[in-house]
Amino acid sequence: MPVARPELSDSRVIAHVDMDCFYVQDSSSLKVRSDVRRQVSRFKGMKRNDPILANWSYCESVVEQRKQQSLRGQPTAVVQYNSWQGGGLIAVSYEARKFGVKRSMRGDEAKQVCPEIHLVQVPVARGKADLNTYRNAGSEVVSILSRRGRCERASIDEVYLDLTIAAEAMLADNPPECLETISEEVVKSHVLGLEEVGSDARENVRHWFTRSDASRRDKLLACGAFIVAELRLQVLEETEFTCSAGIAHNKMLAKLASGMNKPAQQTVVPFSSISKLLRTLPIKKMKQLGGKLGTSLQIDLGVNTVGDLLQFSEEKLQEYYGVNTG
DNA sequence: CATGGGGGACCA
DNA sequence: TGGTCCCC
Repeated sequence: MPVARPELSDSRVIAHVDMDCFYVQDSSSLKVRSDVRRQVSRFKGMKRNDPILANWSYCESVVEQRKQQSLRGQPTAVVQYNSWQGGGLIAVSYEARKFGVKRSMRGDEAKQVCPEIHLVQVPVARGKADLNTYRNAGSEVVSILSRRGRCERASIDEVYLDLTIAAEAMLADNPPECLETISEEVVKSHVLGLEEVGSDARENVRHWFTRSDASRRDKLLACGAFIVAELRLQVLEETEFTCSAGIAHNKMLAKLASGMNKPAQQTVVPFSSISKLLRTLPIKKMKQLGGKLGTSLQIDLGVNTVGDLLQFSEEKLQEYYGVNTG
């Protein structure tokens, strides 16, 4: 059985970056570059619920919106194969979601729920839907994220980032508690386990990031969150795409966190919040357990949360599912 | 036919 | 290598 060296593996700083409704985002390219600059500078100082965000990023249909700026802020969906009932939706902007439009609806169905929806076609090559434009747009993002650490592409619109080295370097010569100013994007971070304390969320977050009595691993995560906030702004400036991110000590938690606050937000999972988070987490939410294995855990072992799963030893699970799966 | 289809991980 | 599972 492989045993990880705790001091090396337990305090890694891992980010999972997930593009917001990505396919939609590429269709509405801004016509004028200065428009981007203006929008970005507004974005930097913006409150989380600023209405302009609704026109900017709340859309998986964003690749398409970059190409066609007029689609920004419009209910938009990306469709593949329109010959049968209007084709299948593979991405739906947040504006369209408000009307009840859902992925895996047919185009015709979406039109009924939301008559003003803009449907954009996925390019076709050799009679098949061709996602290369979105894959290439994803590469633009990866090239930016790679500046601060090693990237692992998990899908067309998802990237894992190992920021351990960069976070350690920052902690060594520019620790958060010594920064005189903290960017808005960092203060907007969600920190798990901090939500329910006090009334002023942003002040709490600011305090969490700058407190000097933090554990080393908390400080590393804080540095990671700084770096991710910077990267997300660079992605917005250079590609016009928004994304959401999770920052944690491993991939599983980072992935879990990136989906907790969307779009255009980031979530940190401090070590101290992990056990509470997992205790009640439905097992099906965990990557790799969304399918038959997760169902088997529920039905055959009565395991419904990750906390339940902890009652089973590794050996016991291996009896049921084999050495590796167990 | 009616979510399409592809890609990655793991296994025998 | 082909089959199955899982995810996007």
